[in-house]
Amino acid sequence: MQQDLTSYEEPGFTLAPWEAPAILLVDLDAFFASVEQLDHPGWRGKPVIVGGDADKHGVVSTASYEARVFGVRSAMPSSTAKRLCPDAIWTHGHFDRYREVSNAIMGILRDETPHVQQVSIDEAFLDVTPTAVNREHPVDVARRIQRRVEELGVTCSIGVGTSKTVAKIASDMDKPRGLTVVFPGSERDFLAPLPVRTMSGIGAAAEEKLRARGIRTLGQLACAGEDEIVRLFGKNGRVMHVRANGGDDAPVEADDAVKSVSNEMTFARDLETREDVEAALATIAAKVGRRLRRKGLAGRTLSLRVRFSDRSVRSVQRQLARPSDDELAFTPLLFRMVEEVWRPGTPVRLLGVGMGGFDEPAVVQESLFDVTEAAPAEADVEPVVADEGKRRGLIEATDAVKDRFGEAALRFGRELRGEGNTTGSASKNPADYK
DNA sequence: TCTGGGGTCCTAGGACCC
DNA sequence: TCTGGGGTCCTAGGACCC
Repeated sequence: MQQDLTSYEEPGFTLAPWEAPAILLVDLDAFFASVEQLDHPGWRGKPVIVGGDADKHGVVSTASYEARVFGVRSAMPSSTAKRLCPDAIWTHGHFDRYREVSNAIMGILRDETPHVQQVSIDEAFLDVTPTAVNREHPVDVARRIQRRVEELGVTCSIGVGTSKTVAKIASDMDKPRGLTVVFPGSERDFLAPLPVRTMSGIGAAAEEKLRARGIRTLGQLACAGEDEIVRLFGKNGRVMHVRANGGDDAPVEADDAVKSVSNEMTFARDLETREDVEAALATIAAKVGRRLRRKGLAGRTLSLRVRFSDRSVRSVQRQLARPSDDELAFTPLLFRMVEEVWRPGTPVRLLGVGMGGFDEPAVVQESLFDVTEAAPAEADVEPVVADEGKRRGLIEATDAVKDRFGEAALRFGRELRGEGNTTGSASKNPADYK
């Protein structure tokens, strides 16, 4: 069943027919770093690292293959990466640019088939199952996609299989510019020797649970009793067991709407005072509010995350009386929420603010700011400015300035100061929050 | 100087309603 | 006065992904 593809380019080569579902996973190679090398010709062939600062708890987002030679990996602390590869070229990244290149590539994929499920900025599943009208072999489609992507100046690796699980794992087996094909019928043999962790959905915790029961490979997982796996992992256990047996039949489906919008900030130095914490919360809330408005979303579920210096996490979530996209309205509530999980003096390493619950149509902006009708007593969103229309105008004017001159151009005073207080270190060193 | 930032989904318990 | 079960919403925490 397995076919050797090494003579693919030679005339007379014929692919074994593909009479089964065909799923492709297209994964852009070292994507962020590749875009940087595309945009900076002088960086090509050199170790390039996209990531945070080593002295600010930063981690590596993406390392070019030249940097990986030194052992640098994604998610590695930047301080470690710096030690492994001191001469690497560092950048914090240019995300608008990555989005632009990604959109161009996703356009190519959607030109190949409408059945595209974008998983992330640099990954997508395609369903290219041969049909009566289009008999083209999946491997030929994959080859053409690789050529077309390379015309844009970056490369991709592709896995071809009869399911998402197999395609995803295959795409990872040969990088960069790899093409790994798992022909129909060979799924179980392909999966059996692989460590359980290889499979999407099995992380550190599940790996450990399985290891404790002597299960280390997908073959062992496939042979284990389904009841035992379900007992261990609940609903998810059934899915895991089926997938390990090569039986994944999840369809490729275009992803739907965004469900939440959030921003987090890790601080170079832990925050301890109420002034600093509130100033940081206001800054983060402003980012969230601005992104909500840009997307035309207003949410009812406000959440707050606090990470302490020992990495423990507390979170608080509240339902708003009505959907909001306005940080001036929900920031005071965040100040109250943070008091529930934090006492001034306890060092705070990270703060995060999120908004979800977009079920209700986001377009009804007028009623959102109409507070002349008495708000219910338990309403969580309090007006900050008496005249709601004025406040809306202020927010829109501010967004417009930020659009023209960038995020840092303008901030409401208390984002940087903490309410009514000018002595916090936050006001002296706003760069800490960048 | 050991661990980011953006997400999704699941679980379990409690409140509340019928 | 004591009692059950289902459904739904909400909350906190955590696993997992890229």
